[in-house]
Amino acid sequence: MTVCTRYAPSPTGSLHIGNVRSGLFAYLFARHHRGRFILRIDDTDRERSTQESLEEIIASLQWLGIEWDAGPPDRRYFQSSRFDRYREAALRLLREGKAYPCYCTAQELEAKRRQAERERRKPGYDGTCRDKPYEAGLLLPDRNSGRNYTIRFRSPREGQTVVEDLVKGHSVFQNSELDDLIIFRSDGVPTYNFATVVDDADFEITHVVRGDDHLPNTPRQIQIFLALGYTPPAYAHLPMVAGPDGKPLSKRHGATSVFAYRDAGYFPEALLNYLARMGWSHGDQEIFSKQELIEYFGFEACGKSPGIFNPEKLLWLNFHYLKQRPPAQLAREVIPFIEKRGYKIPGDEKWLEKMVVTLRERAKTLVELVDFAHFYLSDDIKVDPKAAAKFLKPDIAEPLKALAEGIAALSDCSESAVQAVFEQVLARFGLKLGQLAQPVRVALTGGTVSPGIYEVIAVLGASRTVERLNRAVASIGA
RNA sequence: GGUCCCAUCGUCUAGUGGUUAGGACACCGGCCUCUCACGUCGGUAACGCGGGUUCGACUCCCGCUGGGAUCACCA
Repeated sequence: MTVCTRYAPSPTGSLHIGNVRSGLFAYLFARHHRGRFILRIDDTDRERSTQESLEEIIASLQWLGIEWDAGPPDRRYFQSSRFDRYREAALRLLREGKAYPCYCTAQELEAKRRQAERERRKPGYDGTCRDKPYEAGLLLPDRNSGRNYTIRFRSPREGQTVVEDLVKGHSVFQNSELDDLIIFRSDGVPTYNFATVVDDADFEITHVVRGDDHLPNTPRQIQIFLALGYTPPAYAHLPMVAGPDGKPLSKRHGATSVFAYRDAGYFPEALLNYLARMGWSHGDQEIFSKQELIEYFGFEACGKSPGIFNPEKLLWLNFHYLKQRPPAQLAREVIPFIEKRGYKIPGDEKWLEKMVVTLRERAKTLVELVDFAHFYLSDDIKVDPKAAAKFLKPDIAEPLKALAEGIAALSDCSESAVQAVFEQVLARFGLKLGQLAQPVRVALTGGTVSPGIYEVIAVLGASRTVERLNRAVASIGA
């Protein structure tokens, strides 16, 4: 049997990095086994599902390079288009006495739940309607037609359900702990636990890979599989990812959606690598290409304990990918980030490449790179007053002037040519490199931190350099 | 509260009865150096507790403690 896994997000919000990790693992497992990976949209909750978040999910997965063999835009992979199948399955359960109508109202159930809690009993459904006699020809609920009841699954009360989990191992659940859950709501919409089972069966999912928050649902789902006459799939429940404070990841932790990282200048390779490495490992290796991930991935190497999201390590990984990026590619990728800041790029692609090369060991994200690039991209340089006070003093005016003249006379403003001019000026004034480089740096960049001074000048070009040098000399004179 | 899951440096982890408990991020220090970085060398830092099993437990078993998840007409 060929392996088939699925990722089944519900389009009710952004695609969360903790959530997408489950999708990634399902994807890697399928690819590793040369199986199929399905993207299914769990949109039975029509109130909360939005087109916008569907689009975000799809774009996020595409950006990450997690491609699906079946799924959107094919409507068959939307739960909202499969209601006939759910009705059919539910009706069958009803006919076979494996499900029953429940006439308890939401208010009554809520009251019972509170009562049970007060008496410290378990809050599950008490089975009030479970033993009502079967009504032949009973229809599924439909509020519009006045059929205001729900359908509950008649869960076995004896015995136990064993979950053999590929990650967590063996877990035993007493069936007496499982209450009769609603599989069809009174508005005629199937509930998650039911729709999921019908889908997983129909699509022949062999391995259900998901967050371990679903583990308590699993015995219930297994019972539904059995009632429907299907063989349950294998399960792999991944531990969850928490924020740095150990609490579940949420907006409180700042950026958590895939889009947020994309927009913050992270690379998909870095995010993928990071996500894979948390909760899974392959010896001491830290850097993995997507191909390596696919080649090495397996549930036996997945940890069982929850992980804490570490933004610093992600940043480090991103830095790694940034450093080793081919300059032409990096130049291309940084353009949208430059434009977003409203800069007009003062050069061609080759120029951008040169610029980016001087910056890539100093920035960890594309956004940071653009931050650093301000003095390259704009001539509106604000000189830091403290830096000016320290380095732009009267006795440096003459050397700066001489340097400006030397550079102005250059036919080719290359790093080595610039270096030669520096050496002449240094010799003439009896200065050490540091004594000249820092003032020049302040004059050209406005601050005391920048790439190597020859590189900066080579990228800036002679005219912009001379202009800034002269401006600095003028400011000293004033 | 019931049920289920989990437990090695601050964090991600390697480890599968005998190791100076290894790597990575972060942090600290040296070197490199025109600044900042990069790079490089080195350092601080962990087996939650208590019982067993065993010649020997980080490793196996039990208990405790501590975390987490879940108990909806949400997914």
